[in-house]
Amino acid sequence: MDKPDPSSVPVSSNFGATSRSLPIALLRARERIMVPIREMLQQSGISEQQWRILRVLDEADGMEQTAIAHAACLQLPSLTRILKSMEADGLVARKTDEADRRRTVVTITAEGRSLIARHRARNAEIFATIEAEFGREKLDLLLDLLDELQQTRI
Amino acid sequence: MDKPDPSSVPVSSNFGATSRSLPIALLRARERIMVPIREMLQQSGISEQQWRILRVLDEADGMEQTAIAHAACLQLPSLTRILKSMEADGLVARKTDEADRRRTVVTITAEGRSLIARHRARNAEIFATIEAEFGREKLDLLLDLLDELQQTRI
DNA sequence: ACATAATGGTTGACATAGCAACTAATATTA
DNA sequence: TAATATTAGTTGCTATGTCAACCATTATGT
Repeated sequence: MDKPDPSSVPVSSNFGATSRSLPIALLRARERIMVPIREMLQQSGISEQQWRILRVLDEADGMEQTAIAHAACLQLPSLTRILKSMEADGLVARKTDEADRRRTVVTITAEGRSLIARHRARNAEIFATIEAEFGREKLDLLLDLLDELQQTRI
Repeated sequence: MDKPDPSSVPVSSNFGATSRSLPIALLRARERIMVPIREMLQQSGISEQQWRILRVLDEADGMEQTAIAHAACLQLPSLTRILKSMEADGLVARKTDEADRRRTVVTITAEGRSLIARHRARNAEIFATIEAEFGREKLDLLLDLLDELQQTRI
């Protein structure tokens, strides 16, 4: 449980070379992490995308959509539609910037913040578990490597 | 760009806490990697999901759909529909297992293998670039960590 | 000023994601 | 052996991903 001993790896999950494929490895790791998070979010009936948007806005409210899309890793067309339903659900509010009427400023509502607050404890618990099982140093190392990879010029 | 109350906003620069969020970090890193791959695949008009399926089948032909879904990190309902169009395009073939008529055995066609072959050089080039820019040791370390994370009991 | 380009965002079309309900075939159990 | 459960896959529904075309607004070049 401490070392990635190859002999301890179940033979049934032998994926050959694809297991060393970076895109697939990133995908598999993410799917693994998202299981408990999706379970958590299902109680509020919001998607993981909506959760990302709320967290981004909670950190820096009053953002333009392009900035949100970048921060939450969403395509602008997707964001347009997601925000539309989130606005209808009263989680966010949108208003056009009067100085530059192309821009739209999105703010999180009290209800949006309340939703985040309701899940904060469980969210922290999930990641505390990951940290405990996986190890804090390795987690930090992984985050560093991911951040670096994302900034790599390809 | 000025905020009315800077103290209410954690950071003016983007992504404070979300930059250390594992799901988002995994997503961002993956999106970064996929840019040149999507560009490559667009020349054949196939999706990254179809590419994953072809690569999995190329490694171990004659798989059942559940196994493919697991290996290619796809939902079974998605796989059903994707395979349907791939079969129509002549990239794969499906036949029901006569021993257990619930099962379907999927094989890659010559055309499917040819498509992989056409992209193998460029694919290798992309990952050689990543390896060169990011570093071989770090890449190996990252893959090890991702593999380990994916096997972590959460 | 005028035409043109660039920017921010929206919409359309189609493929995939994700959940639930469903069918058909096989296994299990009373 | 009949009833039930399990497994493999399919289908329906809705949301999101992705690309392209588009609109409105602002910036830029001549």
